[in-house]
Amino acid sequence: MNTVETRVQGLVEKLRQQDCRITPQRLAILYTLAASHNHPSVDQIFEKVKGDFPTTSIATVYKTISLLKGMGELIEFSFGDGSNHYDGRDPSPHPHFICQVCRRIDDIDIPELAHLSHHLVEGRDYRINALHVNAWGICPACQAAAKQKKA
Amino acid sequence: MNTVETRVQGLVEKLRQQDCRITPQRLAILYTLAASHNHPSVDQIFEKVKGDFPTTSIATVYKTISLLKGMGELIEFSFGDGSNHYDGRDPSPHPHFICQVCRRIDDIDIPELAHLSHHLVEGRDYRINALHVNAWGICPACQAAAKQKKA
DNA sequence: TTACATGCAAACGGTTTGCAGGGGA
DNA sequence: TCCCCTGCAAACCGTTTGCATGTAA
Repeated sequence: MNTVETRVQGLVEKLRQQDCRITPQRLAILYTLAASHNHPSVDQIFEKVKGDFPTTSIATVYKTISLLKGMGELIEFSFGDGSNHYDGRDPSPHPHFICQVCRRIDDIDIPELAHLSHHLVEGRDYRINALHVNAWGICPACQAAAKQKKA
Repeated sequence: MNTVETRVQGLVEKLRQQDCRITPQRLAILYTLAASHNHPSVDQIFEKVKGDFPTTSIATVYKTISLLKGMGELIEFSFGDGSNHYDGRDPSPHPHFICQVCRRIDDIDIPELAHLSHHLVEGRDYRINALHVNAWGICPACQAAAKQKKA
């Protein structure tokens, strides 16, 4: 069983525990979320799901996303491009990189961050539950494109 | 000359350099931005400005905010509460704390972060221009309120 | 069989835009 | 005077909601 399948099964399990029904539309949304590495918007999820279920309505996608968000099974981002983006593959907060040119959103690894988070919670009046880190810049592909254009 | 006045003068200077006119409405918006420590939304800025200029329209606030954003003189946040928030007092990226209970947004100090940012830009394919850090949790006031309620 | 999910369409709210009139420089 | 800015209102767009119908369990 691959990673996607495992994640979908886990989500199905949790939905069942909440007495939620597993409809074909919901299953398609779960698969899309579990397989997406590009932090899709609701509209992008909707377009993907429509491929399998052409009658799916965007309201259903919103409702399912909202349900999963309430269960803590996905994280929501607002990157200021007008729509929210979601990560249902890994719902724990982790650092992201946003390309200022092509707007792609990648996971990035910042090993020092775990250490930093640990330090942060100590000796503060604020209780810190989660640290959201977003790095803005230019991705390798857009850097290469810029270099080629210049030459 | 205090800090607010200094920041307003700086903004006026920069607007003049761009051949922008200094209208009373714009000046009121600049003062509100320079004096606000609570990362206001457009609507909150609008309400404040209306105190001095009751005829001001919210479209003017949006247009001025957009102008300043394009000049790099304020930073925009999306915290998922439906509206954007702005910091025109200090437009350089700095860590924020968002209270999950009362939604207040405070600047917080994370000394280790400067060190981290410096490390991040080295040895990566991604070019990182800015690091946005948002800590989510519960502010001192809401912690105290929760404790009192429990007792 | 029955309560929950779907899908349509209308409503909602923050933001943007077009345009006629007003006011800085 | 000239052109930019203002303010009104309509448009826009992502998201939410109400409700009749459909369907998983």
